[in-house]
Amino acid sequence: MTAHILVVDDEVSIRDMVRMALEIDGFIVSDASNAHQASSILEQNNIDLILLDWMMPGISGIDFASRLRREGNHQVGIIMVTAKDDEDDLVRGLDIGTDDYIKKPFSTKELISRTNAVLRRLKDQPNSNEVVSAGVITIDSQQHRILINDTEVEFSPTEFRLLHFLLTHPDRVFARDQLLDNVWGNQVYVEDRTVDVHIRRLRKVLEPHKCDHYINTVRGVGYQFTVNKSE
Amino acid sequence: MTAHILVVDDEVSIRDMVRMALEIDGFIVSDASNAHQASSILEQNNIDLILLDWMMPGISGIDFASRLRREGNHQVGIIMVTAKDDEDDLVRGLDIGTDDYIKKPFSTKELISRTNAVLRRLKDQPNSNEVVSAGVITIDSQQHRILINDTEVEFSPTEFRLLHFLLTHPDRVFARDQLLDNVWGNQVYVEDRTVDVHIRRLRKVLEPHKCDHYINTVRGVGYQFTVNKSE
DNA sequence: GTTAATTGTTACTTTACGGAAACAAATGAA
DNA sequence: TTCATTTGTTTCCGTAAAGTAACAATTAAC
Repeated sequence: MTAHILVVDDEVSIRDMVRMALEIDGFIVSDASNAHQASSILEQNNIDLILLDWMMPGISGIDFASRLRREGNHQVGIIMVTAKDDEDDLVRGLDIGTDDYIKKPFSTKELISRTNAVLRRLKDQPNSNEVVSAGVITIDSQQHRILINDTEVEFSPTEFRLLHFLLTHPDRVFARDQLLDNVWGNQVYVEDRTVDVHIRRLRKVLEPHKCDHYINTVRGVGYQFTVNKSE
Repeated sequence: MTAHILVVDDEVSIRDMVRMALEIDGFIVSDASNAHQASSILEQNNIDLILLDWMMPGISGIDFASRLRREGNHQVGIIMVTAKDDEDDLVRGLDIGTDDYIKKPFSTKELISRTNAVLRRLKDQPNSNEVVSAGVITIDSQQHRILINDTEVEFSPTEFRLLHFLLTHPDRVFARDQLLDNVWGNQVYVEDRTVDVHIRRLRKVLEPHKCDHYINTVRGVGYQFTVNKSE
């Protein structure tokens, strides 16, 4: 859930300022002073969004962005950061497939707002209004509702995410740390045993509706969601 | 009802100029530099009217407009903005179902005038019957009146827009920043918590009429409007 | 120009969710 | 059996998130 943002700017003061603003808002931030560094960070990390300065010595931001898109990288978000008087080039920048631009000087509030807006747009594309179901359970994530036998059942946020993940990945066994990565987010440090507790809570909610048996314990490995248990 | 207008143009200077003119006149404005961005904004917002540049790199305005209409989107208004005074192309533009066109260069007065004209025309159409209701609440946006149990109730402008948006998108959970995009407009930088305050104010007004329970809090996600809460 | 209304922000309070400890139960190996 | 390991379960409590009210800054109204 917490997005990883790469800040690319040749000016160290800008990098630091942007980094600080983003980190205060809970983002994970990496930075690079040139396109070359940026490339290597991109390869080694799962970057969600690049804040890319347009004016840089060597490979310019605009060239870097267009190269990324040409190479087929369309999943990463790109926000161009530009000085006032680059308007003409701005147009070029947006044409090559960047997601937004910010004009210097900008407020941290604008920075955060645009960053969130782009991230949201990127994230919402595929799986937003999905309705999934397995057995007697139906999950409407858009309405944030779970129906069991056509009756609405309440779940806490984590229970909701956990059940949603398991249900959308049926018959597969997940180790506790895999579940932590996928349901809690891979940057959160939590004890393995916490998964047990939440599995317990999930079962407790499912119990009155006679479908807690969908959740199987695979001893020594982890947990599994199956509709037809073949024990 | 405050109309939400999407400005699509590859030139940032045009976008900014048009945005400013529209915002001064009280419209909520979103913008996009290309057809792709425009699509994603359309999906996630309740856009009333698109100001669409004719000549754009990639998918041209005319292609975009005809695609929208082909896909069955007839409720959104489309005004084509063009530098060419090529009559043939204009005719084509109008044939595919756009509502009006403006030739560059244009005055802000002409822009506002045509925008309002198209919005008025759309409003008068039976398909956009601007009276919506849910439960005991009825909103007549043309008269800017809200009736609860056939009694008129006063709301502040923001409360009005917020309630209208929620009521016209029932059962769906919106994150705070989604509400900011849709009710405040995506270029306004306000704090997330501000949404809480306005939700509170909305509930306060609804309370004496026993329908504040229509507004649900979905912890960790956002807010939701439902007529029949099943708790 | 004065007043009132509206709106965004901040600060404080309240709530309830989630993490971990602690213990019980179950499972498997010797 | 006994022991060791894994999992189930309960309870406590810190804290993140939502509720709330008061304040300041705009804006509209008179």
